[in-house]
Amino acid sequence: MEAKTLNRESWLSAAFSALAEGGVEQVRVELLAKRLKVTKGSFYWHFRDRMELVEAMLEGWKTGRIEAIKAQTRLDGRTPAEGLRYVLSLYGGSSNPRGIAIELAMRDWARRDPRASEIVAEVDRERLRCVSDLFAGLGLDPDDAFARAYLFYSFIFGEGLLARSAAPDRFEKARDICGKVLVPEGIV
Amino acid sequence: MEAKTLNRESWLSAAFSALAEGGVEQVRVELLAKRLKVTKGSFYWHFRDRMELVEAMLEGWKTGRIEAIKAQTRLDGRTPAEGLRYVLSLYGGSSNPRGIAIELAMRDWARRDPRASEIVAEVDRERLRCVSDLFAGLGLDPDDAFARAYLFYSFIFGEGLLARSAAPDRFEKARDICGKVLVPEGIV
DNA sequence: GCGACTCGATACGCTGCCGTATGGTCTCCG
DNA sequence: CGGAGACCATACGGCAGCGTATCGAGTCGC
Repeated sequence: MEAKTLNRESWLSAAFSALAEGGVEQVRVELLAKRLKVTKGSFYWHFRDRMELVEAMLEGWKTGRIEAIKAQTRLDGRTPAEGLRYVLSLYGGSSNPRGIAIELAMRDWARRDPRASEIVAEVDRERLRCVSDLFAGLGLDPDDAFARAYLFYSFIFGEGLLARSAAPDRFEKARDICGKVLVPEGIV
Repeated sequence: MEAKTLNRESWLSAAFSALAEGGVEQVRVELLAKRLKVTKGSFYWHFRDRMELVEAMLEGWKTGRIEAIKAQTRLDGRTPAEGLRYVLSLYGGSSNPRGIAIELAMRDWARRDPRASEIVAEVDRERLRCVSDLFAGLGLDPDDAFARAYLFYSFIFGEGLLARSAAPDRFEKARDICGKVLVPEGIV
């Protein structure tokens, strides 16, 4: 399992872990090197400089996310409502904490870096388009569908920002109720 | 207007600006000093070290936020629905970008710092309690009211995370529709 | 007008990080 | 076996940030 020699992917993986745990500021080559138990001599073999790693992260994240969202919203026999609930479950609660952490770190990064902002915008366009289509499949007109998608994703990301320790015991039930509000049973 | 001598508040204000623009990582004493056009000799007169500044930021933010949310949800003649729409307007769109930036930076900070996490949790408890009460005033039972408050704040914070440049022209209308979904006209 | 106090400047050492230069150790291939 | 190339270690210079120490310039009470 442990390859004896590192490659770009090893560094990228470590970089995303660092990103998830501490934000962009924490993806530093010497820290990653320590994490990978090598020296930065290795890093500068695989990458020209830190900037190149960061660019690779952005590109990799973009393509990966767009690919993922397309797969997740492709309803193979599911109804649109089931599809929406499925997507919601992917991010909801404590499933996939690493994914959520990366998502949030990415967005915090985008708030101050135009390059990251552009990448996140591209991903968001795709996201909103895909779940807009699902809501449209529920019978909503385009504007309402888009608004629902907007609400949907705002909730998903915002949920990761609300302090879970504020009232841990009540959150599960709240999430269930939110699910019903977000993807309604009976639509006008 | 310009006091000739700085005090703790001057440094705190600069620190919050730096926090809003670049996250906790950017509140560094030498950068703040440059911003305030003094040297760090001044800083270490007013604060023991960087940690003390950071602690003061957390405490100040907590009390300020709790005070604000109480004032904002105190409906003086307003109906609960109007109160909710008012709170929503305070964070919605492009009003008060600095406040939103601080809010988001604070939460990103909380994701990796237990101290900040605790502060944010306290504020969130108060927030959820206050707007839960407003929703309860709409006729919802406690669980539904809490869930609505949870959705309400998740949306508010999450909105700041969604890339506005993803589809700038459609967002205003979407926000309006979201408002109607979040604080419904007719409640069961 | 003279200490005491407030506030800030200057200068220093230390650490962590980036990037470079150079050398060493494998492996593969002929 | 021997050379080439892939991969990593070591060592260095440079910069930015933290914290300390020391000194200077105002200000206030008496």
